[in-house]
Amino acid sequence: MRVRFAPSPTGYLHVGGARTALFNWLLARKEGGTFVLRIEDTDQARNRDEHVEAILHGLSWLGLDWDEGPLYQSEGVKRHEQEAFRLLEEGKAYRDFATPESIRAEASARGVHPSSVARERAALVTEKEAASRIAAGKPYALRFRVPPGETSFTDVVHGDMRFANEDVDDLVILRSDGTPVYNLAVVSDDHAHGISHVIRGDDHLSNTPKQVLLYRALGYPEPVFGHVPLILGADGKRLSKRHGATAVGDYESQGILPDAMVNFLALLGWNPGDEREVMSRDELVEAFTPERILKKSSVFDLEKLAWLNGRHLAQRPSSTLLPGVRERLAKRKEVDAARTADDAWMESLVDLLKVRARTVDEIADQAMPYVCDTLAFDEAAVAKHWRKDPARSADYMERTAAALSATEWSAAALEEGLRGLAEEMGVGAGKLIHPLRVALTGQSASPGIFDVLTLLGSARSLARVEEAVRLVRAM
RNA sequence: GCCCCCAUCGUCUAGCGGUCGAGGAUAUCUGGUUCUCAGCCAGAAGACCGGGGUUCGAGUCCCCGUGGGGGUACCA
Repeated sequence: MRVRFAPSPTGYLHVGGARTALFNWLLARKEGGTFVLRIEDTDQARNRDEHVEAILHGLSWLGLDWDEGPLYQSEGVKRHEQEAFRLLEEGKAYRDFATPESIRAEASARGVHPSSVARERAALVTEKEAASRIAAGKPYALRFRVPPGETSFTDVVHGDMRFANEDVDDLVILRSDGTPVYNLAVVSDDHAHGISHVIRGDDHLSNTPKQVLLYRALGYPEPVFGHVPLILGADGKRLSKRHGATAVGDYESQGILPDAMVNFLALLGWNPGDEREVMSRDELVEAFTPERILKKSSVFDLEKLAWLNGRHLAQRPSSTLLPGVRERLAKRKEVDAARTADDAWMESLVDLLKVRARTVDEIADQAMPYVCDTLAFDEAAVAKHWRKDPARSADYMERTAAALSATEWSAAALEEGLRGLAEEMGVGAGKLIHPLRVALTGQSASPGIFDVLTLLGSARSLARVEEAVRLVRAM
């Protein structure tokens, strides 16, 4: 089995393209096949090197490694051209000296099919006339002569497809400037590259009968086709820029994990047939089967991606998350670089934060109170836990600090110390903990307070409480 | 205009004629657990686009309609 992903480099790697690539990749890995990457670069106007780079980067980030390529469609133009002329010699194509505009104009004026106009005009040109026009340097295009009848093929996702050939126009296969046109080029390339399964977007479904006809005219065996549905935005329209991030790279920068993105994309229009949702790459490969690809297009749901990413984040060893967290923290000037340098300390910090974050960006946000020397206070937290009763809050914090400084600085001992104090004072432990949390983190929500204390260490913790008491006393 | 594809909770989906008074996940809302948050546990609300057939029986099959999408290039 040989499959391919053949994007045209018109921009960044779009999530829809990424999913098409993923389905091909999953199929190849599942069946022990070969995944070929081919860049459809024959549209000179839109083709840009940086776009190719972006696509390769996106695929690499997702971990969709290709076995062959990148191949380029432009490498095959000589072959495309030869095949177009072969079809001419065999009478399966004809010369068209007319301009597309004049054919369209006549067709609409007479109310007939453009193909019949093109054929009539071509029939008017004798071989001798053609030869003299060619000698005179007159340009002509080559059109494929669509035979009568109907064309059918089996689609892995849609089942049996059947098209009336009269609805298929005589398509140009070679432009008057001598360059080949897409429909011929793909057929030629897919055959040349030995592609056995063409899995691509639904937007190619209507092109497929043309291509099937070309395969047959050229005498090439047809591959198996499979057309996967498109991805839509929240309003049900085809996913585009105005729906937000559509480039895979956007999710990379937001701190979505490649494994989560792959998991999410795989579940868009496909499911394993049981109720699993959080799946590893290996599980996806093992479970993947193209027959279970849905026919229906689906909406790209950011919320579910975020949830899935949170699940992957929580499962992931903190050490592997560290580079991403550090990279993000390094961009923030308030961060004390010395603190982020300590591997073991950073790992235990990430251990505490990853379970309550949905993206790597969020981990970085939540890490701020620990990696910065000056604390940013959340006004709502201050209002709730300090300002309501400043005198009591300050008193509680002072007594808490005194009790804690008298114990061994470990989570268990600190907890015992604090709870002992609460009992002695006849108040719930929460009464002591809430003002303390604001003092240590500036926030009303954080990891467990005893973990926060041990992570910050006694010196920093006690200094923060001392500072908090000073602030609260001044209220 | 013409051709083609598609249609189950807001969203992702299970369902391949009877076990569906439609299941799971997410999101939302309750309650419980915990020092807060996240999580976890328990619960609530929430869908078969419409109309005709076929059949003893239809979310499941057929037809029409409606809606959405794609194609119809000397773009890919």
